[in-house]
Amino acid sequence: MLTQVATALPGKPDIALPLRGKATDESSRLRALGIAMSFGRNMEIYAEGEPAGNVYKVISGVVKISKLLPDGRRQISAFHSPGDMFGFEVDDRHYASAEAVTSVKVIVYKRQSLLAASTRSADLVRDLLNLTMVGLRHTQEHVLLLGRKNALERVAAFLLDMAKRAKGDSVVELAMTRHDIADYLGLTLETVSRMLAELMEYGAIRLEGARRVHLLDSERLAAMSA
Amino acid sequence: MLTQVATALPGKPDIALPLRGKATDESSRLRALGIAMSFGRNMEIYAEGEPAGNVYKVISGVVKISKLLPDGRRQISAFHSPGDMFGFEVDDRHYASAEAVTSVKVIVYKRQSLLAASTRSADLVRDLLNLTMVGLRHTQEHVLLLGRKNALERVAAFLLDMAKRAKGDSVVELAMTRHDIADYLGLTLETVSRMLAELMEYGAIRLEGARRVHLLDSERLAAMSA
DNA sequence: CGGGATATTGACTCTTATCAATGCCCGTGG
DNA sequence: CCACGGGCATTGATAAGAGTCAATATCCCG
Repeated sequence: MLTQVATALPGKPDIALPLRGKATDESSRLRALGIAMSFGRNMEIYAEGEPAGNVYKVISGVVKISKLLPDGRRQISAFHSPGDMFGFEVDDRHYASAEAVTSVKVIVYKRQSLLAASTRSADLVRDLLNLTMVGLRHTQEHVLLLGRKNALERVAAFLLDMAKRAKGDSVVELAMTRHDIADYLGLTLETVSRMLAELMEYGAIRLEGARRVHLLDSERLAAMSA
Repeated sequence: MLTQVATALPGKPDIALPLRGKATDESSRLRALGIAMSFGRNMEIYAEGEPAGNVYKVISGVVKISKLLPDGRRQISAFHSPGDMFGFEVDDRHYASAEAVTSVKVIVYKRQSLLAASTRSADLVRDLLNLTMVGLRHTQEHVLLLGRKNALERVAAFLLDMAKRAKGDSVVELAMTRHDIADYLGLTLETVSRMLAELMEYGAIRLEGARRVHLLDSERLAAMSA
């Protein structure tokens, strides 16, 4: 269904690149239906509560969607990889913020263009519906993880999920910090670190530097993840 | 948007009532576009993994959507009140199970009818999209609660949410047991009970029997919920 | 190659879970 | 109408899991 959206709304081929950061976000060039944009590591793509004028599709890199409590506690609800779309909202405000985990390329669509196009193309609406339902299912899976799984299970499930995105490759490059992982899994970074150590002791994984994880025994990992 | 769905797909007026429980679920009468059905307290409306042939709209009562881990841990992802729809899935299997918390009346739609109708009516697809996005937002709010809020905050937030559904009435009737609340909030029933006791001590609520809660100080409750 | 950010590890604390006993409410049947 | 019984809820004592605080260690990134 991502294909459909991309087909219905082909991004203009990478003109105006490289654009960096938020300032260019409101560029008049965005009047075009879809336009390529880049964001550096840790750059904000949009902020919580901001008018939701744009919808994004990841071309390369990883994006995190997060929400803050007043006292600074943070929950990351999703990491988005190439092919994923994000930023599409029920109303006209962004419910959460989006930041680049690595340097990121996206295609930006005008929300209005999407909405307008959707009155003409039933297929497009169906694509958006499908997209949203896939997001809903992923989020529900996350609810189960956060509500009922212990720290070890969460980390094991996270690694398997990351491996699945990497087309099942058993060597996973983690784009994000332990802190981000913790905020995604509802843990602290220390606990994430300890659980990784524990998974190593079990022989389920091997770390090669902090960011590269070999899944030695996916079977076992899967058994541990629930 | 629920109105739209109801308009596009008017349930046949309560024929074949009262029907009880799962056995009648597959009744040939369901060939009609929308049909009324009733379920008794604790009855299963559909099970996890079951073919997702139907979509439901709550007319009266409360429905819980839950998922089990292999060892029996349970997470309730949502409680549905009158007006809510549930059971619409990305693929053709139910991702979670649905059970009647109280006795429940629903209108049942054939998934195929919806899908077929949606190829004809762009409005209908848009309604389903909106519906799904509202569900997604609620679930994301829940992710924040489960990932980052403590027990007291969770219970306070839960009570406020229940009050909001009851059109903001400050007296809330809890349809569900402490156990269900706990499985929704990612806690144990004992902790839910203790947090309610604590909220009473703070003068934020008053319990009148276990199931009726007076919100004495919604301000305070809101401040506590984050 | 050096230094700041990131990660690991350890000691201890605190929140929530667990296990257990008791109490309460509500519906049912006498 | 009252008494009984069973689910449901409360409360207490203790344990366990994850958080917090703090001290290194390691890894990249320039």
